[in-house]
Amino acid sequence: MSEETIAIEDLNAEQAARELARLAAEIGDHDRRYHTEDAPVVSDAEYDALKRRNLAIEARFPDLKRADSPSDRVGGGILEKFEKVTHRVAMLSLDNAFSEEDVRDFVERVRRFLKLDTQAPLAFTAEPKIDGLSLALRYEEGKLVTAATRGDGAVGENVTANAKTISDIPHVLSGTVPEVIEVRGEVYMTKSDFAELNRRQEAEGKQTYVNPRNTAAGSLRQLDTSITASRPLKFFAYAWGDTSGLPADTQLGVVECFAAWGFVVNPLMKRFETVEGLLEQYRLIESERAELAYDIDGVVYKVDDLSLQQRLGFVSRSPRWAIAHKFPAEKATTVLKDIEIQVGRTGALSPVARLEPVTVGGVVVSNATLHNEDYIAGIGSDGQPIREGRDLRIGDTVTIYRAGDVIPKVMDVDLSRRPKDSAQYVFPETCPACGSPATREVNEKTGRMDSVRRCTGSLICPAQAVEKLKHFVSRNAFDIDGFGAKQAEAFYNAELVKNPAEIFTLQTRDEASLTRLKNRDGWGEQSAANLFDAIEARREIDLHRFIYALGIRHVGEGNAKILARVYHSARGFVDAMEAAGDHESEAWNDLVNIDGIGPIVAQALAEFFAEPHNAAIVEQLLEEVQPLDAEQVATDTAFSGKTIVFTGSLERMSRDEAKAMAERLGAKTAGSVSKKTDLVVAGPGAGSKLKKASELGIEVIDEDEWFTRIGE
DNA sequence: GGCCCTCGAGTTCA
DNA sequence: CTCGAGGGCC
Repeated sequence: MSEETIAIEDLNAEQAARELARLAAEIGDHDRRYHTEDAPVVSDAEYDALKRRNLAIEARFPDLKRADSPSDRVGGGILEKFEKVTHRVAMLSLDNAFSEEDVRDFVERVRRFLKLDTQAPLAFTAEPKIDGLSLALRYEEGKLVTAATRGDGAVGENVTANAKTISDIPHVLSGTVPEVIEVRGEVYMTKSDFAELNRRQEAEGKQTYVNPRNTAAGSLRQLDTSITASRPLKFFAYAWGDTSGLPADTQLGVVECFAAWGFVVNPLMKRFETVEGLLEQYRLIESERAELAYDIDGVVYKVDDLSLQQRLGFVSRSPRWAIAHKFPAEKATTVLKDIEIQVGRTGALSPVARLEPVTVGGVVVSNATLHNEDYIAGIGSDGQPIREGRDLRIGDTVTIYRAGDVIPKVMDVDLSRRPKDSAQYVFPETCPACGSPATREVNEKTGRMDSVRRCTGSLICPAQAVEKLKHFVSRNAFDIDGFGAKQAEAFYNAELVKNPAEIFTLQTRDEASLTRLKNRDGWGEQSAANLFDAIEARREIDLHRFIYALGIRHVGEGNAKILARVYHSARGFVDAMEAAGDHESEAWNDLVNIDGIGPIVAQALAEFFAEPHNAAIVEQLLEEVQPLDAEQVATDTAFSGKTIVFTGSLERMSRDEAKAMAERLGAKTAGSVSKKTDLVVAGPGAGSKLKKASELGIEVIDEDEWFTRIGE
């Protein structure tokens, strides 16, 4: 295309029109080869360059845009980002079974819950668990309106345009369908399509992909729909979410309807009346696993009768009526090259195994956690030997597996291949970063030694300082744009930011520091200005984020929110914590009486603020940032300043809601009844607290009375 | 004292 | 994601 590649600004209208026509034909040709013949003749980069040039010319000569412009073509849209979609029915995960015994237990649990005796009939479905990514397809009046990824189960991403490029996904359902139905299933890539894709990548000298699952996930999350369209994705339908009415009353029946509507359903899904039937199907699927066209990682069993499913309901995040029987985790053998000690934000010394890289479950693993020193020595957390006392040594040949198919773990050691000169690993008793003694605390409650060894140099340890800084800027804390973990470490090492307060004085620092900042690799005036803007934007911050960001031991997001709610303002919180250093004080008493805060957490807070260095940094921070007071609470209600205890099971609200409600009305909530308690709201099943309340002569009301009093 | 649940902390790879 | 610890409750 040598002579045609005239700079766009030099094109005249006639040349532009000619080139647009040429581009339309050429891009259309590539699309055809790519999508239908699966045999592209240009690289993705060249193809993208053509599309960009087409877009640029259209931008300069909008009137010349052709009716068949490639930029309008379906499968050619490029999105900025995916929109969020809130699932109307949460996409839950499944409980796992790892042995036949687990499966028998599961069936027993279901029977017990339904109060069925062992003879009563109870049917389950069994189907392979596809190793892909789940997708929810919402159809209204038979038309596909939204496709959403699972996300965190509650909120996913809208990938409708991409889902529409998958041929297994009907745009319109055939036959009689409910007005609204959300069909759920798994997007996957077959093993042979994956291999073919990699062959193509290799032929073009491009990077190859690691495994079909990740590739399928990556393909579905492309902002450029034409890329998704070019990938050979497939879909199995096997479940549902929100619906105006189901077409059948059994699991299998509904899935059969899916097939009738035009979905592809897995042929290995079957119905069984007995546990033995399920287990036989498991063994059958396992024996055929290698020959299947797609990757699977287990077999899913579900109660077939939907009315029983409904009765069974859910436990925390998974349905009580289904379980995933996982295949044994893939194992691999490799050499433990070294043991490195990392120092965490709280000073925890955690050993990490450096491994000879090895492929496990489709990914190359070169690091694995070793938990703590007892794990290396072969002692379990209960004091019992694991690996029958075989310890791990540098140079050992070890087996590793990926727990839950994600986190690699070192499982066992092959003693027959242990080098003769190997020595028992000696866990350091001083911090590798600062040299301070590293000790194991004794748990006062149980008298047992803590499983983690901690560096005691919290104030001088550079490793802890860096980790604290990373925590401070992390996503749920200050979340400063362009100041992530990597920058935190770099800025610390460059001595530009040594503690959180210094982030906010960066811009007003002396000339020399600013020059050093701007002269850093890849930095300049503009990047520095962007960073300063991002920092400015965070000078106002929610109080709970502020508390969480301090990185106090035992104070995570949950406890930070509790504290923010109780103390309202940063000043109030800090003053109370400093006063709580005295265990005789009212401040301490109030603190340990907060529902959710016990003596350990209270002690950690008091200790943090008793340390002058910490207190000083908090004060410096408060000069730089303005934590926003937590939700204003009323001071003029009947409950202002009162301490309320909720006990027993509450039926019209969750305990958290109840507490939030009381606190909005100006009350304090506590976990236990004392003579400071003003009111006890007791639901059914209240025990000792109710008794104590009557002993102390404290007023007790039930939930209904509570709602009456607050006027709802 | 023991059981159950939630929260915190640490970790891997694409 | 998983493990262990802390907290609440019986």
